[in-house]
Amino acid sequence: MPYGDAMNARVRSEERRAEIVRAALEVIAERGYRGASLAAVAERVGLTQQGLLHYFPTKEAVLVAVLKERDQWDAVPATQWRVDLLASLVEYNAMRPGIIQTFSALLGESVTEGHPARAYFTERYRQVRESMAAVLRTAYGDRLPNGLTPERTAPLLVAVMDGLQYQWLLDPDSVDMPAAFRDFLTLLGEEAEEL
Amino acid sequence: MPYGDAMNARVRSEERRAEIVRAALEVIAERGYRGASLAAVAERVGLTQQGLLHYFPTKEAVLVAVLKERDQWDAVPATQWRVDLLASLVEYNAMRPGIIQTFSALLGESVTEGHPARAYFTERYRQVRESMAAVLRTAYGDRLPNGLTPERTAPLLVAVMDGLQYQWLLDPDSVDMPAAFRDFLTLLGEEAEEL
DNA sequence: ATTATCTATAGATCTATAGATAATGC
DNA sequence: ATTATCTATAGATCTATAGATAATGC
Repeated sequence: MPYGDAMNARVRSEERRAEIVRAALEVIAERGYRGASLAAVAERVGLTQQGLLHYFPTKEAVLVAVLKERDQWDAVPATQWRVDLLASLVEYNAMRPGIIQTFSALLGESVTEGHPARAYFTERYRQVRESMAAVLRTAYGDRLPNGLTPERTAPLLVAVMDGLQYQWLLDPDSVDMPAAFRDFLTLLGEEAEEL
Repeated sequence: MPYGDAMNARVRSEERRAEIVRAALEVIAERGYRGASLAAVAERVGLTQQGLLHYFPTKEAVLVAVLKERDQWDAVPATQWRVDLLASLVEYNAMRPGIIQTFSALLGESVTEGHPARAYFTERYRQVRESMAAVLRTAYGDRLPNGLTPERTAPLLVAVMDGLQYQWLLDPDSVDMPAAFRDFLTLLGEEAEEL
């Protein structure tokens, strides 16, 4: 009995769900969540809109799965982060415009009223600020070279990452996102080298 | 003949258009552009959806008017900006969550494909980066205290403003946007005072 | 005459439900 | 039996056009 036959229904169903989430990521990048239709997502995985609803009961359930997937990526424990890895993260992001576009579009929408991702992002940013403060504390102690505390610097760090993403998505040729982010890290207190 | 009678049709029509633009600002803040229906905007000014279309031929025309209005506010000539005024601007913004929400939602949507505000934001950010570089040059000369050039600092400055807005809109109690922005200005090279 | 506004309506969508049919797995 | 998928369809919207009616301004 070949391996393929041994693959049971549960596994196949989960693969289908994963395909749908991947397709949703793409469609959201192109049209946002409100603009993304289930039919467009379904088409990408070769299903009808009603067929897709067999795997997720509502449109919002698809979004929840998308956000859950996002949390998987951040699975690197906050305690293992180091400041020098942040530059690599931004560099990595610069190679994945699609995914960055998805979450930049979602973040923008999420500030509107009753948006189903609003609570997610609110909570997420709270956690990210906290993690970043911890990372900065590990690197610099209770004060950065410029005198700011890690807690006060963290929101700036997060803001720069997000803000640069928008500028870069809109005009990748004009904005060197990784270089700009390294400049910011320099501002935080690293030695300036060949500026 | 009282003044009211002297108000001619052109003026009244322009006032109506301004009302519509104001209502559109609100509805976009609540639902984004794609989520904003002409009917919802019309209702706010006491018109039917079809009545509104007498003043603007299409939904996109309303958006264009909204973006044009935004340009009016920035009417302060770039050459008159100074670094210390930026902190006041952010403080002022913190008192107008509605308008900030409108444009944060629009910026987020604008990175999606074929969004009618995309070109506007691309061009706007290019100009804003340029203005900010000029402002920084006026304040610091060709190098900031930390060694960066104004041109390399400008995208960071803009990113911090935008990024802080998202964090603040999502969780105003956790993010003191004006204070955080002042912290950033401190990083840029001002003397640290009672940190 | 022109302007403002309305009713009616076409034509597209969109989400979600109901229920049928085919395929898969104990 | 359960799972996967489809067709049919209800019920809401949404934008935009057509054309009527009332009010305003030379």
